[in-house]
Amino acid sequence: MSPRTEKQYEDIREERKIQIKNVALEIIFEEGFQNTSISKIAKRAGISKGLLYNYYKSKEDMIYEIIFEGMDNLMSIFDPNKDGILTDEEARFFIDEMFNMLRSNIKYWRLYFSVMLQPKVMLLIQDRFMKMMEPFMNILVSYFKQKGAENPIIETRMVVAMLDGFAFHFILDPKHFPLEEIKKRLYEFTKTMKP
Amino acid sequence: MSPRTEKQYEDIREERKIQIKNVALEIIFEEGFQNTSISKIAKRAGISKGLLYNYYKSKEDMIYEIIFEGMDNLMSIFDPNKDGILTDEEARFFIDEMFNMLRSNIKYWRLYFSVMLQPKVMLLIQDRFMKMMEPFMNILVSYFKQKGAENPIIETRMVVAMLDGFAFHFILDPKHFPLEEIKKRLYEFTKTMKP
Amino acid sequence: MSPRTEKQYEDIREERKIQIKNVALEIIFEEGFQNTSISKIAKRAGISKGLLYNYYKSKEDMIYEIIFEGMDNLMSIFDPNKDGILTDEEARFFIDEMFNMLRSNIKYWRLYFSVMLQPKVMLLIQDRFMKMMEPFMNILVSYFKQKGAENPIIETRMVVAMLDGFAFHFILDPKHFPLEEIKKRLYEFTKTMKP
Amino acid sequence: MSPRTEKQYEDIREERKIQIKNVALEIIFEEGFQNTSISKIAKRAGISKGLLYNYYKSKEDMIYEIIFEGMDNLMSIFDPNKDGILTDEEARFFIDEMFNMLRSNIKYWRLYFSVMLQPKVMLLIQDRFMKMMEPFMNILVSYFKQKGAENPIIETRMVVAMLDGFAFHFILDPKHFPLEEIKKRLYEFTKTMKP
DNA sequence: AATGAATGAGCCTTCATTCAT
DNA sequence: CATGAATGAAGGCTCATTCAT
Repeated sequence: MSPRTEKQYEDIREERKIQIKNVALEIIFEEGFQNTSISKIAKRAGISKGLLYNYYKSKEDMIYEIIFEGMDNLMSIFDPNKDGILTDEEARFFIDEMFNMLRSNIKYWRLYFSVMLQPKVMLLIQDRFMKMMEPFMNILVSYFKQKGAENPIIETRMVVAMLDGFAFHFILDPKHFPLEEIKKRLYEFTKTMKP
Repeated sequence: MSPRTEKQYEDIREERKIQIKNVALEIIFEEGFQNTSISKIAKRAGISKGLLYNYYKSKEDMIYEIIFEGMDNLMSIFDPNKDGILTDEEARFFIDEMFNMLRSNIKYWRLYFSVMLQPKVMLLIQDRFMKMMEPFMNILVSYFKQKGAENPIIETRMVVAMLDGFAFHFILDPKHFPLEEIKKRLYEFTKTMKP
Repeated sequence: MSPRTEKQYEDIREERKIQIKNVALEIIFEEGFQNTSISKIAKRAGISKGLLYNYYKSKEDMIYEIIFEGMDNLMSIFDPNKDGILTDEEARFFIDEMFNMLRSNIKYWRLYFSVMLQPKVMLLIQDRFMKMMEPFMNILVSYFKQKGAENPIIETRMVVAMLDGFAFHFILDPKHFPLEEIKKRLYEFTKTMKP
Repeated sequence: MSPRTEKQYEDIREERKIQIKNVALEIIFEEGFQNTSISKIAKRAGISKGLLYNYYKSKEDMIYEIIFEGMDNLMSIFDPNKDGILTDEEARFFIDEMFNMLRSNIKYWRLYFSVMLQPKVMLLIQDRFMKMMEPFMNILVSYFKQKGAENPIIETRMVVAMLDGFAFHFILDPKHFPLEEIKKRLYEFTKTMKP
């Protein structure tokens, strides 16, 4: 019953923010980015609109935080050794994890794509986004180089495009997406990348 | 003194509709689907908001027309023989054309992706969209079957995902996209699809 | 095939106007005064909006013409002898005719009431309206005076209010209105007005 | 510094709603239902258009609330004993009160008539309206039956039509309406309803 | 830390009216 | 006489954001 310590306040604050983010993702998923209002988020989160602005200084701010947090999560599963080298096994692990993430975070990915398609938002995000992606890309390039690919950069592009494409298809219609078959098919790239 | 002939009215309408569609795509490209308002379109097209509703009965209506017209265009370049069979040569032709379309219709593609991400819109579009895609998909399935692919449906999915992925990357940053290299890399699929 | 005479043009004009008025009444009845637009009227009448303005200089103008024409019709059935005196028989005839009119002109009456409830319109109509009603009222006053009513003016007011009330109820729900019974009940006033 | 209590918020809301309703009625009275816009209401009430939607979820919603509240008020003065029987004295009391209401609520009555004439609105209101009117009508029917009327239902219809007619005339021109004389004349019905 | 009333700019849409043809 | 494209003002409504409490 003693007054809360600063740490406790911080924890409460952090929990609230997470809760708000989850609610936001849920509504964006259900109704689309365009139809998601601050009011709805606040109402479903069980707090007042005013309080929401206590946690995020604007709607944009909130969206950005959600986006970057999601990216951080994605990155964290990649290259678990942090040694900058990707073994075939790690690649397969990555494919698995990638789809796990897709499956458990459909809501996030829908938002991710929506936001990417807003040019002005993109400008703001791009820098940070690129910095995040760089090590990811570099590792893939190395991986394909080591596999003897003729043009490792193009190969990387292809893989990333494919992954984004799958993600896109998956979020549009998760029920009919042949997850397992696609995964198996992708494994082959870890064996036979070099034609 | 006599009223315009029916033909004249038709011409005026046709021209205006094209003009409006172009302006709409331009703004959607520049500012994102979400930030594109009827006001902006009318202002940039140099017409009154009211007139816009003389041509499209709602904003949704306008978007649909643009979307489906774009799809028709895309479909029309595919399988030029209309024989339902895709030769390797036709496949390469398709890849070329596909990227030509991407390059000359970036604006359209941004809209395409944006619209796909709107849950409510999707419901309305999905049916018609699926019907349009079906023959396209079937041809690809046949193509991969004939090439001896183990699972032609998955193979088709992969190609389509990849193409969507490329399209997505391309519209996000057309300047840095290695169009020619990617194209060349894709040609290889027409030779060695069977692993 | 010779060019039309001025008279012929006038006739065509008059016919057109009547047709337009009928269409207007129909739509106002179906959709309410508020939701009746010039466009709808023109379309259903099979003419262009522009032409409509050739016949009526404004929407208001058209409404007024419809209203006053309807009033003229009503007045014309009243006191057929034009002798300023109302016999009991004439009174019964009037009651009959009144309801016939209601029945065959529901559309008109709905408009009549709607217009009456627009204060600004009322101001414009009131003068002409009152002049039209005056002889009608005077005859009723005489009628009740002759019948020995204590306060013939009040009696007249009552009758007119009742008639308006019936008209109102009738246009709201013509199917369930007990026309015949009400008529019979009203006949009694021509016998026993004096309590 | 602490937020307002729930009671305080409730009070603010209640006051605002009343204020909005009054302003709405005033403008509808002055300009007619058709010419009354949300903008005008908000401007005259000295609030923003947006705030109005904080209190009523649509213009229709607002109108309904005003209409039904008015009806409740009207009903509440009728048959004060709530015993379902109307004595002559109560009938006279009702006549008095009815005209008091007319006088003090002209604005409401204009709205009432206007709304009744809107076909689409009527459909929505009709059910609730009829349910409200039923006991009122039943009591009148009993009253006339007990008075020995030949056809109590028709008699009730007549009275109601007359009252509506008076109301209609009164709101059109309250200054010249002979309220007292009409009232006196109506009292006679409570004595001599049986012809 | 917390509330929700209040704002104001902007949204999509409608419509009486004008006008070149 | 006749057309319908075009306008512009207004309509109902939404929403991110602010602020007194």
